[in-house]
Amino acid sequence: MRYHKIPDETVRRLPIYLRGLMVSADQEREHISSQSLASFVGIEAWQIRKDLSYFGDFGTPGVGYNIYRLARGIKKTLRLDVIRRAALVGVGDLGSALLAYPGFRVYGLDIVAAFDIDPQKIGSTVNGVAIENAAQLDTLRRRDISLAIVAVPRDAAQATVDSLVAAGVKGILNFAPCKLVAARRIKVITLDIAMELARLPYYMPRAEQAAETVLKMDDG
Amino acid sequence: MRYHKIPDETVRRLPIYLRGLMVSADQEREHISSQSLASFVGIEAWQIRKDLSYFGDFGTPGVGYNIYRLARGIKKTLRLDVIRRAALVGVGDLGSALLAYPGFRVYGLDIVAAFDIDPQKIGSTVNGVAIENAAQLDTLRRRDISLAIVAVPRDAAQATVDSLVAAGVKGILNFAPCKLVAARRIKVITLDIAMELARLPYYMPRAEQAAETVLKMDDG
DNA sequence: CCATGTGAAGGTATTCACAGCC
DNA sequence: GGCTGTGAATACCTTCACATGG
Repeated sequence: MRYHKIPDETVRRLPIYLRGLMVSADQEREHISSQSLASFVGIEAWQIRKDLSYFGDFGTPGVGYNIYRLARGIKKTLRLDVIRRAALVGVGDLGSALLAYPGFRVYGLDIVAAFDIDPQKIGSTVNGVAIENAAQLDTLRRRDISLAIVAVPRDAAQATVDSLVAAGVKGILNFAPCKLVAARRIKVITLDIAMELARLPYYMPRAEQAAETVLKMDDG
Repeated sequence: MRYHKIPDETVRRLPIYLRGLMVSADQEREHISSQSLASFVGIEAWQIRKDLSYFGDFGTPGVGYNIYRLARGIKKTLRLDVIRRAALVGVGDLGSALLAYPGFRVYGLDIVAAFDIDPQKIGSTVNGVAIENAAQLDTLRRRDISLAIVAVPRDAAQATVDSLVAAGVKGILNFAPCKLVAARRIKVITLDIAMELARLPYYMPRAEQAAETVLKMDDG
């Protein structure tokens, strides 16, 4: 399986395994079986083994996976083996929360710059990061920042992306609720929070009203 | 196709169409073709037609889709045709940002209650929503709130979910970076923001360092 | 004996191409 | 002529079962 392209769905699950391994690493044990990891992260054991088989022999039959070695392997595959510097554009409510969020560090991701257009915000510091004028986005290239988070209002999102791409950014995580266009070589992942909440009701059993209706029907 | 189960991937795309239709509705036109909607939301036209075919005949050949009627149809399918009341647990940086976020309204979702354990926060108001004591989560049932957003630290997430389920909540959007267990009938969607950012590097072309390495190899 | 890694089977989603309707 | 809705083909992903190796 070593020569096979890694399926997108596997790439989506790798960070989950990594997260699980990090937490497991705190325990004393040096190895972990696909079975243990499975119950910890909530994904079936055979799925984990299959996923890992796409890019390396990390396990030892009869023993399991060396936690440290596997974590390294996944990081390398995801290209998270170097510290990645990221920029944030848009320091509103969500942007500020992201600056304060400690979770990125786990993956070797570091928000080292923040931009906004509000003169009131420019110059101030949020969580140790100075807020710069969004007009200076073009400085990103020489600062070796190729990853960006877009947390600006929808109407400003496309222009922001254009500036980021011009500044040499190669990957963008977008929180604005709209489609963004960029050259094929640029990877854009859009994460619309409201949309995730919006698909919950579909999976929920019919609400109280429905139950009430059933009761009434029984009564009648 | 009307009798077929709607694929999960279709359910995931429906909110995108809905979002696109809402914005399109501002224009004068009454109808929209799968082609126009496709270029607007960034999904292929045949994919849209196929998705819509799973749950109704909304289009008119030669004309397109009536924007209003289609939006209604999608809302009904996603069970977003009634206003849904949601509760937020954990009013930290992210939680506060979510309270301020206007995007939920588009889908008929309304955060009407917020909870925290910090005495400093309890009693205060954020964006018009009073922050209550998290110990009072059990009041959700009689307040007709069956949707919840979990934005508490990882260590508190599972206990929060347990309380929510006990309080009659049927759907949970979780921002804590961990697996959560709940009865099968409860739908839990976990959204780990850092994880999304973490899979960006995989799709990015090799960084400057790599390019340099190649150059050196050429030199040697 | 235990746990991995993987062919093969089965299932689901994507993509195509076009018949049918306005 | 234009556009929808959908069977059929294709591609992709999941799931199983077991051969293989420590």
